[in-house]
Amino acid sequence: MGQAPGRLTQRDIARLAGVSQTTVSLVLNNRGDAGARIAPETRDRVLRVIRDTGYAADPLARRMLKQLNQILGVFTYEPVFPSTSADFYHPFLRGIEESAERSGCDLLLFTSAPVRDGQRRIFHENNRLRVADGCVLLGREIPSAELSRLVAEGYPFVCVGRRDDADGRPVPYVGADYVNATAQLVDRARACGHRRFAFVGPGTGAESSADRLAGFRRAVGTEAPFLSVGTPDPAERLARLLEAGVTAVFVEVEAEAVALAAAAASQGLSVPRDLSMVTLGDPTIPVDSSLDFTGFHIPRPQMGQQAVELLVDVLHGQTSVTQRLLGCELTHGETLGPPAS
Amino acid sequence: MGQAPGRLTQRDIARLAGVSQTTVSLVLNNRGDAGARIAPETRDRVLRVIRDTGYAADPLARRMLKQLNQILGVFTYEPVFPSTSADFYHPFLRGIEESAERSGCDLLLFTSAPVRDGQRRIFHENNRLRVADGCVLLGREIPSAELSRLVAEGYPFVCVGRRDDADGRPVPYVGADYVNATAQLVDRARACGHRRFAFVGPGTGAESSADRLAGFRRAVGTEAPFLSVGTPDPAERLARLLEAGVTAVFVEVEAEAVALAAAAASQGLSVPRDLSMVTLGDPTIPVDSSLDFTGFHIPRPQMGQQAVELLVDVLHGQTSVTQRLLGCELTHGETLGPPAS
DNA sequence: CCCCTGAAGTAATTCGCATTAGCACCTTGA
DNA sequence: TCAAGGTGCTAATGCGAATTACTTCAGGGG
Repeated sequence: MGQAPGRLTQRDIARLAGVSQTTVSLVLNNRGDAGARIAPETRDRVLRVIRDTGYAADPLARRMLKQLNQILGVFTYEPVFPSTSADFYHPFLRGIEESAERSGCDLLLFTSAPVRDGQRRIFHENNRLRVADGCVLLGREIPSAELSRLVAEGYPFVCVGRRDDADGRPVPYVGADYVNATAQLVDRARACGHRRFAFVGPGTGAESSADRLAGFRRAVGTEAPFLSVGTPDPAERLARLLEAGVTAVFVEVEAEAVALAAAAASQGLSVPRDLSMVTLGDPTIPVDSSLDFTGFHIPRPQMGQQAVELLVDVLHGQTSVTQRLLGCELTHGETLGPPAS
Repeated sequence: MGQAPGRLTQRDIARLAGVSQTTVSLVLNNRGDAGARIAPETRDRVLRVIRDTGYAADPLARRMLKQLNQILGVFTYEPVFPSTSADFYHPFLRGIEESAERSGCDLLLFTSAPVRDGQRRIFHENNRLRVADGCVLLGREIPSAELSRLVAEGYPFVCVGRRDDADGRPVPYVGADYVNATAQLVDRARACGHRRFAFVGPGTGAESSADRLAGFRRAVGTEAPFLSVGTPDPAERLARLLEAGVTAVFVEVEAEAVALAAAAASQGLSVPRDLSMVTLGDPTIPVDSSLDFTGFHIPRPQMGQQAVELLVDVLHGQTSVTQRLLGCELTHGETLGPPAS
């Protein structure tokens, strides 16, 4: 199936034109210069038959010889189209699609990877990774065991988002520079007059979380309060912050920033007058808040785009640099201002 | 030179397992029954190597021999991820992805199709349709020339959305029954007491437009006013409707319904008291309106889902019925009420 | 002892195309 | 007259996997 019964081949054309298959191929590829030449007369006869029959070369057969299939895999740890994951994946995918289009590649979504515990796994019984020439990996957190195996197998891939080394070997990625972005925001807060800062968020686990905390630590020193999400109650969290004399709080997840701001408001405190707040990246979960948070912008489409570019380069053996960090643009919101005192 | 780094072949597997390439192929395809059998011991050894190396057959080579690859193509006439086309494509794709996951297929997005005049083309120099086992086609309007060619070539495909025959041969599709949905809405309006109806929209071009008008005509008879989009000014359109004594207007595109309602409001007319309005399908362009329109709901995810199911059936030769129409659920909005008089 | 059968596996071929090597037929020039 | 060189074309090969048509070996029956 798939194959039309009467599909034409170069042999058919050759027979019709009274030449060999080789000649047809040569005519088609205009290889007059390279060694073999074709008499104009013959060439015209062949072209004529080709035109009359509407023959077109089978792209598969062509590709077979070139050894690259122009298929790039895209692996996501969840289905991409449901609206629950849409806000997270789509900006990346937009860049990926655009870049694939530019380099003439098709994208293979690994929907065949079975979902287990709400997550897909790259490596499973009968994994089909190698169907693609290489693969772009997408996900907030990627199990390091899977990365190790990919690296060990020498499979060409690029992660979207910075990744720690796997077994001491570098993992190819295109990431965003959360360390610097966060540090810059701290500097800006300091320039505003703030002296006591706090970080709210996991700060560990995914590289993206660790990097934010690292940037924060680098800029403020190590003694600043660090509150993990362990304290789920925004009111209590707020109380602890104020108790510690914090005037500027850096929140990893926008949803938590919103909750904290709400808690502040309910106590008659105003942002940023009584407490400055900074979020560390665009929301991945849609959040409606009237507040325009100060923070930074993650260049998601660019990350996707460059991930594909990097992968293509790797596939062509055209690069040795396999890690790229993109800068984040700071956003001037309304939640950072001079401290009250 | 172009060799994908580390791409394994059956020869590699064979060498590692100490067998011939034939044996590897036989093991992979479970052809123990057909003539050649493999000792369990050998089979395990081969499977072991395959699992250890993560080998997967080259889809192109397999397709050359007319085999299936568990790869379903998805062709869209525009990129799918930009937010401009998101609202239109995503609901379909959600169903497609889900269904593909269930049947263990991967999805190949044909991003390699070059965009020309803001639209992709299926058939172009080097089209790679045949990389996939079959293909789901997505788009409001699909050039009939492309459909004809697909049918003529015997390529397995399924359209999302009803399509007219191509050169007298049926085009496989999973569509929505706009004819009935529209007709039912007319009936409901009649039950409310309305007697003079109008249809606003192109009513021609894409099958989806034609079907809506057809349903409208069937239910009201042929003499009802039909206003094409030729008159772009909502106020003028409104005037003509009222002049014709129309009390219930059926609008194909929600955005135009909104404009019309706004025009009515600005003249002090209220919907539905002075004019009832019905929209014919969920908005494809995001529209913000406080009105909850009466109309119907297009089962987009189900369409995508069933399109994949149908395609899989076709690929396995398990069906002869290649056209399905799904019903649309009517929505009880607030824009249809009894006429004023 | 030889033929037959079944089991287990392999060599050879195929798909459609690009490429390489080489063949047969001219001209030349000496 | 013959090697040298050019011209115009074709046979053969390979890409990776599936399939067909063998081969090889062991055991059993006559």
